[in-house]
Amino acid sequence: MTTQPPSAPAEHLAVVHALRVFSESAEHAVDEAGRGVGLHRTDLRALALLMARAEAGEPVTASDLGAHLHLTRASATALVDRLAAAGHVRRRRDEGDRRRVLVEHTDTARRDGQRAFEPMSQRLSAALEGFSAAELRAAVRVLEAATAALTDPAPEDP
Amino acid sequence: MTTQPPSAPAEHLAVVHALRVFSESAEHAVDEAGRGVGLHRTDLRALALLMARAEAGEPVTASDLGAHLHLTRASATALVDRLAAAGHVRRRRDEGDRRRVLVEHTDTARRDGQRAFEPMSQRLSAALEGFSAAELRAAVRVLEAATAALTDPAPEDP
DNA sequence: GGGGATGGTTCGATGATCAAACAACCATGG
DNA sequence: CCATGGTTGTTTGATCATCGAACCATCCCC
Repeated sequence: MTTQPPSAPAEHLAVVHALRVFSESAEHAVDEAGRGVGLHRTDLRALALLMARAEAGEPVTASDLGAHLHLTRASATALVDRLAAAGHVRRRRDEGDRRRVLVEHTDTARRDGQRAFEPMSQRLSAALEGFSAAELRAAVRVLEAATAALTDPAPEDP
Repeated sequence: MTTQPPSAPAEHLAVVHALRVFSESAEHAVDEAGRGVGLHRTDLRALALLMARAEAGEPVTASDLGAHLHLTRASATALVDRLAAAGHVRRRRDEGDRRRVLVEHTDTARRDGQRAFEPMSQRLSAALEGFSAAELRAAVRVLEAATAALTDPAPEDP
């Protein structure tokens, strides 16, 4: 078969496989959920970030959005454009720094976002019913480790 | 339907959150990996499916591919077109049913696919080093449950 | 103040996807 | 043996998200 590194136990492979399969199904589920409210993956992720940040009281700028979604600033502008055109978002100039554009979601965004995400969250939550707290904690820790392993191994050092 | 308590336990929310964060980072990581060999997410997923099916001895038709990737047949044609143009894939007409087009991957596809996926798998595998077998098993079971919860929720028969 | 840096926008191009029309092909019934 | 209907794949025309580069506007610092 393939030349494997010294340590890649079958259990690791099982986890990696499960992660990949889940990732694909999640991607599709988000697409599907977005279709229901006429939004794409990118738009939904943008709304999710906006609402999360608003929850925390943190404002979000256009390129802030772009950075989180791995888009160029031009694409971020386009994204904000179409979210604004759809009435999901409002632009507001930062008073302190008038170059910056703060993006804030409207309440229709909150409604559509929840309508898209809630069924998913509920079905997920229901699927977790049978697991013990220890198992869930283990899953979270594994997921966090996996996420860390995937996220940018080459961060820009300031 | 199980009668759900109105609010899911905090541990469920933690898992759901971890799943969503992982999903996003995975999406980005695949994009990034594909960029290295000039392939998109869709292309990579197509190659993965082709190789998996070939491993199992199962042939893959064009619309078979499209169905699995949730594309229209037109998009499937375009996908095969560009994979063929890149030398990753070959078309072959089915002898028995000459309407069908069988798609088979070349060895450059196998090479590029592995080159794209292997670093990810290795980093993931490395990140799993510290976990016990029980934890990994729990993670797999949770992931499988989550995947099942997301994949087609409406298998309704007419 | 000037000169750079930073945040956004515009413009043109690329490319993935879709919907609809079309062509080739199989299966079945007269 | 031909007619009809259903399946598979391709073409065509349009839409739309993303990108790179050039371009403003504004801030910050010397």
